[in-house]
Amino acid sequence: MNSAAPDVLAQRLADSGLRSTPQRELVYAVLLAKRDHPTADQVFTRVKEELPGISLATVYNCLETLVSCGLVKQVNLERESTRYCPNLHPHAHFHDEITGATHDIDLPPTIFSKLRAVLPPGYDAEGVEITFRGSAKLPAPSTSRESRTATAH
Amino acid sequence: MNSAAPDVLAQRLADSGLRSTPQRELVYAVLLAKRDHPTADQVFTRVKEELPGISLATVYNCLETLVSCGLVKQVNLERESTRYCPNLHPHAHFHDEITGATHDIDLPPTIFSKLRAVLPPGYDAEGVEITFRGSAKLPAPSTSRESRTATAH
DNA sequence: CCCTCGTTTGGAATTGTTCTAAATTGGCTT
DNA sequence: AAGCCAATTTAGAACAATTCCAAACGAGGG
Repeated sequence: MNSAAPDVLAQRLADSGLRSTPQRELVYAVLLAKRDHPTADQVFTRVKEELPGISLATVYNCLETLVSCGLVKQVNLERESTRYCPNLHPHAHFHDEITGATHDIDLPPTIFSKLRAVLPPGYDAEGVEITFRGSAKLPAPSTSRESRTATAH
Repeated sequence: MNSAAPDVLAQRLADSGLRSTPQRELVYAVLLAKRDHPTADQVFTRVKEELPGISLATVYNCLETLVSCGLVKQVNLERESTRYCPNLHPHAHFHDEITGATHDIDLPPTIFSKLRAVLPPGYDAEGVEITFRGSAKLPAPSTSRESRTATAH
């Protein structure tokens, strides 16, 4: 489905003078495959299925590498494990406090300029994070055709 | 300066069936005195000056109590220590990535309804958090005493 | 081939926080 | 004032997430 992803990764790594390794590719593939904002430990579990010998330290290393390449973003809600998100489009997060799930919310581009406008003079924002908390009663989480996210590209 | 605060605290505690204690009062006073979003450890340091025998566990307990009373909010930026904020007005946070300081940003009330409007149907948000990241070149940190952290030791 | 350097690895170390069990405190009842 | 009960505090152990470290590995370049 996403045969281009590895190349994107290899390219980005090369740009940063880094090597493409099976571990890095797999970690990235796992993030792209299931965009549920997994923790490092969850990534570890998923990656082990394909590469049983991988170590948790390596997963942390790879995630850090992906973040520094700009391919993945860290998400911190509450004070719990950091979560990882390969969605590079501007978006907000909706944290469902009942299920614990985190959903991406697409945002109209105008919202960012509106938000920047509320900053007093002297404040120069490079980025904005928006996190909703509440509960989502979604019509039907159709596990089949991956309703959310991914689509927008 | 803020002689009403202890009463507010005592009232809130009573409402929750909790007692007012010197430790709780002091922790709350410390948060009100210097609103720089301190970590539990920083609160501990400040509180010890007046109550040297207090333990870190108690500071954590008191902070948790204040949060559950609704007098203080937890703030989590990055994955580092939780920070504590006694500002109950709706506001955003500006995280200065150069100094590490976090400033409160007042928000027009309309922004929240605008934000809720971007949520797809089925999503019911009880709260929204907005965090800016960037750098602030402030004319003069009007907080009078204390330019920032460090100085005291 | 062999050397070098980036990468991976397992385990130890750190950090921030919570848990636990015992000691203390403050009200109430008498 | 004495005693009692429950809330609170305390020190230290336990925990969870993450980082650090030093050794082993592996891929290219000379």
